[in-house]
Amino acid sequence: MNSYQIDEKLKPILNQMHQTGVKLNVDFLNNFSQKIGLKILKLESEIYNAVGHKFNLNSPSQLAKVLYEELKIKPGQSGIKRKKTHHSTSAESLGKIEKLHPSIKQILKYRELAKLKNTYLDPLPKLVDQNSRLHTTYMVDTSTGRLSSKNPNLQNIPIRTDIGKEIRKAFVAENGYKLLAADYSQIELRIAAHFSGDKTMIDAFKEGKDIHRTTAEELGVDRRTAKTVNFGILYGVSSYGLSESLRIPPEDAQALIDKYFLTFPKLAKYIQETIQKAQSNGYVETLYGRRRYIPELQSPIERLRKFGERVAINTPIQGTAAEIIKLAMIEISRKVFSIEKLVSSIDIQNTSHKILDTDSVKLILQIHDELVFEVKEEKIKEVAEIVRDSMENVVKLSVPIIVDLRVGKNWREIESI
DNA sequence: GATCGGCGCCAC
DNA sequence: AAACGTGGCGCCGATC
Ligand SMILES: Nc1nc2c(ncn2[C@H]2C[C@H](O)[C@@H](COP(=O)(O)OP(=O)(O)OP(=O)(O)O)O2)c(=O)[nH]1
Ligand SMILES: [Mn+2]
Ligand SMILES: [Mn+2]
Repeated sequence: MNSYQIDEKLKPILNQMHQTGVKLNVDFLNNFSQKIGLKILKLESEIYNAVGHKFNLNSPSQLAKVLYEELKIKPGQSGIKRKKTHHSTSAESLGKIEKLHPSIKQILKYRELAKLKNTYLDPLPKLVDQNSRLHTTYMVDTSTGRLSSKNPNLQNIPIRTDIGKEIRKAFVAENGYKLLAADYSQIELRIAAHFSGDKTMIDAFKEGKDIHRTTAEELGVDRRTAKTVNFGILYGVSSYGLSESLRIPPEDAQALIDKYFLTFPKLAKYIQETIQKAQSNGYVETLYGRRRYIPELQSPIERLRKFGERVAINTPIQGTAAEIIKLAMIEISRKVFSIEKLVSSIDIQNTSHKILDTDSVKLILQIHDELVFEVKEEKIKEVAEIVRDSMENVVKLSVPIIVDLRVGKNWREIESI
């Protein structure tokens, strides 16, 4: 099986997922939107009061004028980047000047709430069908082989903040069903361990270690930030970039990068070898032979060449992760289908708890390394077993592949099993 | 009214 | 001058 054949077998499954859709609690989202809407109005008027006049808060250009001209906040002094048109008003930049004016904290809060309302709370209810189900379209056309999801994108539903995460409560199972969510553990780190053969990292995974957690504890940050560190370093983050995301001096960031590659020495070697091979071939390859050509490697412009090198490292790993989950989707659908066929051929009443069929288990979402199923409550145990076994064993690497399974009535309140 | 680049931000 | 990678989408301001 090569990457092309994988995608061909996947297509009918993606079509089925599109047709099935996911059930949305529309009333919940509408209520939530009203509440957030009131908070937004309040913040707006407080901000206009604080700066002395109204303006369009959604316009970065107008906001930059207010902050950096009227309020005379010195962007250069605070290390705020100049964009093409004006100085940046990104959350990262505003964070640096938060203490210089009382309105800035409120602007950040406004941005957070407006984002949730305009991107999720208001658009999603408008897109449901008569059965309150939402039908995203999955595409297979990204440069690494990952899927993408659009109209609406259901691969970027908030999870980081408590308030954002509430939105996941709106993704619910039908009556008599539960959601089963299965997410690969540290997936791209495992693939990096496999490709590089780094003994330290391989042993860590064989011992069941959680490298994201270890990084989090060492740095005193949350686990999501630790992912940014671990993947950032693996994929070529600069000391400057790392210093920005951790809010530490570049020297300290460089020390972290050095330590990372001292801890995992063969990772550094693998990176160099992969870049060299990409330069001589002109392309890189995933585990199942998907190729990505990287013309940037030949560019006379250093910035582009460096970008090409990072692409050369990232693509085989991210692309292989995509292939693994695609194979799992194919395998799971094959198993459910063959059990269903077996059952109908021997004409058993479909009541035994041992029996599965396409009405008992529906694959409804794919979020890069996570699958979400809607499963008849009485079949959760059997389905969970098949899902775990398929996802963990459909591909064999030199490290174990582990899946984290959770069950619940909605996508927010799911408990590990 | 549609389209586009820029900015910004959500997720993995 | 840049400064982990992969996406989709909302809003603004310019343009047609
Ligand atoms: N380059 C890069 N890749 C990322 C980033 N965040 C996530 N990914 C990729 C690599 C991850 O292995 C993969 C799946 O994301 P997850 O959020 O599930 O994290 P991961 O599986 O590593 O850890 P987990 O044990 O599931 O919490 O997506 C990031 O910030 N940068
Ligand atoms: Mn994961
Ligand atoms: Mn995940």
